[in-house]
Amino acid sequence: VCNHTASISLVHFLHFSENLTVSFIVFVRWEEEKYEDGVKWKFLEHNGPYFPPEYQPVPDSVHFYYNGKPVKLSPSAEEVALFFAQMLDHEYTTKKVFRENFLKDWRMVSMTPEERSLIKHLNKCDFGEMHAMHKAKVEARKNMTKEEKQAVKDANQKIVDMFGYCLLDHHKERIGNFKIEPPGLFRGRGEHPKQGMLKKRIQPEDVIINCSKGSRVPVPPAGHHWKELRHDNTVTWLASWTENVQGSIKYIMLNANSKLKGEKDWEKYEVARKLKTCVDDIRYQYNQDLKSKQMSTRQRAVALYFIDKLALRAGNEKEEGETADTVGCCSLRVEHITLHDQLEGNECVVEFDFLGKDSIRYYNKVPVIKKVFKNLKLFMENKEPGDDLFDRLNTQMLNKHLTSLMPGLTAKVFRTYNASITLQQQLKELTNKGDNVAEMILSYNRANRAVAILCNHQRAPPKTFEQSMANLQAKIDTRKEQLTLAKSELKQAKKEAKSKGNSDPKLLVERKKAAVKRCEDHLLKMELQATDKEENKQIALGTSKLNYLDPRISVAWCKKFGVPLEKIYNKSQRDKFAWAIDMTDEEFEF
DNA sequence: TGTGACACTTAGAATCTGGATT
DNA sequence: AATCCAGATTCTAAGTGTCACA
Repeated sequence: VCNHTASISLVHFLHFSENLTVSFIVFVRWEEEKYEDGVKWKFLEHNGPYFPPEYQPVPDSVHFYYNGKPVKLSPSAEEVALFFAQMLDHEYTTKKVFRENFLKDWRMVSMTPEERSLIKHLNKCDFGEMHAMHKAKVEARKNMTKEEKQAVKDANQKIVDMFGYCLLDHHKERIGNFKIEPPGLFRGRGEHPKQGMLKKRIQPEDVIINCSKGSRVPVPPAGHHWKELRHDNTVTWLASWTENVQGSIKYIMLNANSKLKGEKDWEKYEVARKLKTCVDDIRYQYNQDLKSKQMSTRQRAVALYFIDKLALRAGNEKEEGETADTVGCCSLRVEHITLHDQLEGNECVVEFDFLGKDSIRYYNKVPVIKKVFKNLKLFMENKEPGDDLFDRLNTQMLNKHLTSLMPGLTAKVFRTYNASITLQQQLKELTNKGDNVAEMILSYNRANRAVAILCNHQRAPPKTFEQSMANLQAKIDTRKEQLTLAKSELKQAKKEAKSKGNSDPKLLVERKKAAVKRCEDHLLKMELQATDKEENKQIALGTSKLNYLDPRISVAWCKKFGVPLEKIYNKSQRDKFAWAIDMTDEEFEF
């Protein structure tokens, strides 16, 4: 695939070099498309989303019991019952809200009137056999033969080939989520008021298709039709539907390694880099604003101070009772902070304790400057714990102000900026020139970890953590014994070499020396691994790596210190960051 | 000035996979 | 060949931020 100019150059080249033997490589670049404002593509063709298989009724041998008596459920009630039965091992099914929501939807949405009048209490329901059937199915799948597993894999691959790609401006692109979400029970995070509600099966009649006017229109499953066919090239989605639990819109979109997502990613980091050039002015500004006569300006300044210093999220307001009770900066309430004039040797300490995105707890004790502290005291005067801390501020006002300071600047840019600049600083601080690759990786992970801590990216400690830690320790111990052994063998060999003096034992000494060295290297590597693992127990590095750290920092660092890039980024991460890998040399500065 | 629809990024959990270990 | 486990991938919920409209 060549554009015109490239083709013409190639013809000239061949013409003038006909008497030469030449090898040449043609680099084919994506032809620069000129888009009007807001236009995301010129041509888009795809096969539509993949629909999950229809529900298969359970065999007659599997019973559901109500009040101890077997009850044959109608297909729709049975399908929903199975959703619950499959989750029986999960903590969700013990939660009051989950059970209530489930029972309500099960009865109202899926049961016949007769079933509804019979089945009224969840604790009289016995899903035991359905649960056992599900477990047996999982087990059977695990025990499939190699051939059967291969057959399943091939079938899945066929689905990916058919539905997993689209054609966007003459290039085949991978779609990120090409499957319609299957029905099931809604699993919110934290204390979600809607947990357990039925997520309905999506039909083609619910789905809007977006593609080019002149393209091959995706064919809906037999006997069905789409809700709507649309040709909107100002958006990037290929299909969408409205989900019934929260009423939000779900989209089918491209994979992160696509041009569309890559360019957006690049733009994001460029905005963050631009903030670097004016962050000092902005900090000076909000420091001044802390003394403003306007209450709303002072609140804005304090919020900005938190967002900048602590990398808090903006904190849009949310509809009460529709989602779990979580907050960000602008939506903080009085109950979420405690002020300490003195704490652990520091003055003016703010103690934060609140649930953020995904109901992850943010707990931090932070010394702040006096002006901020005094303002906070003022903001909290005569307020109840449940009142808004920043009652004169919302994210729209904050972002409007930020955009006036720098085009494209919003609250979230501070998170990106602070994350990336932290990585760069930490790498500079932690990397030692002479270190080997394993030590380099540990340094990188530590720098990455500093960012993850800043952004409060947590994870539940893996269930197998203690065990695998012990395993690793055991390995280290064995290796230590080996090392002792190898050392004593080396000593022995040296002794022999001295007493005999001929060349053979000398060779032996060299060999033993190498063995000791190997052992030491291996031991060091494992010990570093153990340190890394321990420090990582409750911290998730992935999120910051994928979303907050300018990949060019990592690429430059790898080049500078001779660390293979694949030690830092796996295959799909390298795909996602291909744009950065292409353009970055070791001198890059964020 | 507030509000809801919309489109997009960010997020941790669940599940899968393939290579190391037994 | 079987098993185990860590890392990779998938899944989809939960945020952010803009815009049109009243």
